[in-house]
Amino acid sequence: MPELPEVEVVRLGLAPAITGATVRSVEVLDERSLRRHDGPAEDFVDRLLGVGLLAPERRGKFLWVPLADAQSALVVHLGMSGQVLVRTPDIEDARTRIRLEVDSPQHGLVRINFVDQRIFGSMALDAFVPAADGHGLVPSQVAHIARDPLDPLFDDAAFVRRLRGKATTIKRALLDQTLVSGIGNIYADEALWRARIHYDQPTAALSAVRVRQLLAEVRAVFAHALEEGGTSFDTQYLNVNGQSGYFAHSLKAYGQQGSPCPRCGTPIVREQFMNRGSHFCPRCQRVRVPRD
DNA sequence: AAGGCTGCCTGCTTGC
DNA sequence: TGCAAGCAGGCAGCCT
Repeated sequence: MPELPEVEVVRLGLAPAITGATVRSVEVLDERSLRRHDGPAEDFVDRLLGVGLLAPERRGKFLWVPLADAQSALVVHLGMSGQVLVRTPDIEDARTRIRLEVDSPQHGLVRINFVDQRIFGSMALDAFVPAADGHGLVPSQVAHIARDPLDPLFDDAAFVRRLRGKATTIKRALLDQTLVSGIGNIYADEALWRARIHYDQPTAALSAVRVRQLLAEVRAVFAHALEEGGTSFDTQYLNVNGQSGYFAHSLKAYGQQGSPCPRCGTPIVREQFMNRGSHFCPRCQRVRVPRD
């Protein structure tokens, strides 16, 4: 499932192909992929045709390509199974929902196939609005999304303060994209395993030091996953060249139920939580409630 | 404020 | 064997 590292791999692959390019054709093959576009497919097509594209940006799991007027952007969310494939104009991909062809200064005519098996992802044209913290502009659909831990303007101290002030539990908080963005089910479980924190640990009972350790583990697992090209299960996630990432081989907790914890050998347990699986080591990761 | 729940989706796996 | 249910889960929106 695409989370921050996977979306960043896509952004990095997309940048050289489309930065400075001009849109030559747009085909909407499945209008359901425009669920988040405010207007009909014709509007999406008309507003993109002939337009110049700037360098792609990302916040959390949201990716966007600013249009040359700098007033609006093509916003891409991969959802559960979205792929952005950069192809030569003769290449077809199964389950392509939207296809763009752009004239690239570096690569000539390039075909962009937006493929999405389950159609939880989307493309949309969206106007820029000021970011919530006053620094820069983001598409309006992204305005409520917090900065991610790889963002230079991510405010560690504010995050620690907000997290500890909430009446909630830690995994719920990690998945809350308005608190910190980019973390999904896989990297939440991995970061919690690395930090030895149970998913249902109340945030108010975590010390500031522990929260900072957890944040460091989130960054570490993101960095490691980025180096490996992201996490791929079968072909659910691919980079812009259609290749799998290798981080699935490095997972310590997610999907490892029944296998020994790499730290202590206790079998990893999987429990239902928030309508998803939570994977953890019952020995290394225990709920700790402070005595009062 | 917090959190439970639904709808949006397809394809693979499991169970009868 | 064949079909149906279960499962995977990010996000918006609704409700309590």
